Amino acid sequence: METTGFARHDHGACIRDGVTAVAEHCRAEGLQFTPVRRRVLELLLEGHRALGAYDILDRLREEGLGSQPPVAYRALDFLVKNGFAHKIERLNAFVACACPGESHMPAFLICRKCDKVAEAEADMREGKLAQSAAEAGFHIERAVVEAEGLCPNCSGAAA
Amino acid sequence: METTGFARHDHGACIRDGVTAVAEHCRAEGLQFTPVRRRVLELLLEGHRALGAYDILDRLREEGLGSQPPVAYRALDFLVKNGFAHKIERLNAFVACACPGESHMPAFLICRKCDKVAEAEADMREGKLAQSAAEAGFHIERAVVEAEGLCPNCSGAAA
DNA sequence: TCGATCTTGTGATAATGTAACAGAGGGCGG
DNA sequence: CCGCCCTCTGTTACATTATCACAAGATCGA
Repeated sequence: METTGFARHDHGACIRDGVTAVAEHCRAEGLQFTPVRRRVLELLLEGHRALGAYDILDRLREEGLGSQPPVAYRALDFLVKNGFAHKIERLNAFVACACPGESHMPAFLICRKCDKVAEAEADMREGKLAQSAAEAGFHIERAVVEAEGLCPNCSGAAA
Repeated sequence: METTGFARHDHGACIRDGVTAVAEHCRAEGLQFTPVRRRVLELLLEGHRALGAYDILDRLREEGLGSQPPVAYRALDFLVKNGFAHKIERLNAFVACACPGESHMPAFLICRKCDKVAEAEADMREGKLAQSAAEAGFHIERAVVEAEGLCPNCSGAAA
């Protein structure tokens, strides 16, 4: 389980490591880690927060890296398709993946106060839901699991 | 667990009962079950499928019940807020609730072939995810759980 | 009946996401 | 080196999903 993101940590390293890991993965798999894609990943890593495609586009625009929606969406598609980022359906927004490259069924803990997002592992192919799905004859392939609530910092600070 | 919707059943009764249950609930709670709201609920009950807001709006328009987006969205908001319907985030679409009025943490099984949706119960406040959330100090209030795969009918018929 | 409140009608617009096509650049066989 | 193919980028236009604001109608209790 990867519930860092709420805990205090060396965030500079967090970004550097994230980018490095993805860069290596791309090299290993023959994927092109272009400037736009790198920059989008950095933006996503910046806050352990979900960013909307248009937030990202604004940043890219400021930096002269592209100005039209497809630029942002293509970079995001690339990152999502290759498991370097995830889409949070509930927010129509995106976060960097906590363990890039590993294929997994991610679950997310979203703080409704500070908007931080932590990633956890929740393989829905086991557990109670999977069991009743199996009983009904339903075969689960993918799952969106997004829990909303209060993170430790916010739940301490105020109700 | 309520995984009907995939199983064969008396669907006429299914709609009637759904509407009746909601009507009674509204009477009991002093909520107005207006024609638009009733019709939207019927449309949602019609197919155990998720319908987009604009699909619904089209039907309402044909029937002279309203022609602008807010009409559909307001009816849907009413149904969702009172637990008579749910939004499927992954599809930007809506389904009727399988057990109207009961407060619960619904999970959904979405068939990627026939688009049918079944509702199941998956209280995320227990189970492995809840446990690691608790360890991280995160308090889960609500959860979106949407599993995608093949329903029994489609998985039998073809891959 | 009056007023408070909830509901609906409507036009406008915001936010999110895609399609389609032209051009830039790089690798690679000729 | 040239031309071809492929991927990535730039840009216009558009599609889909969702909300705001305000006026008018319906409902209900005092």
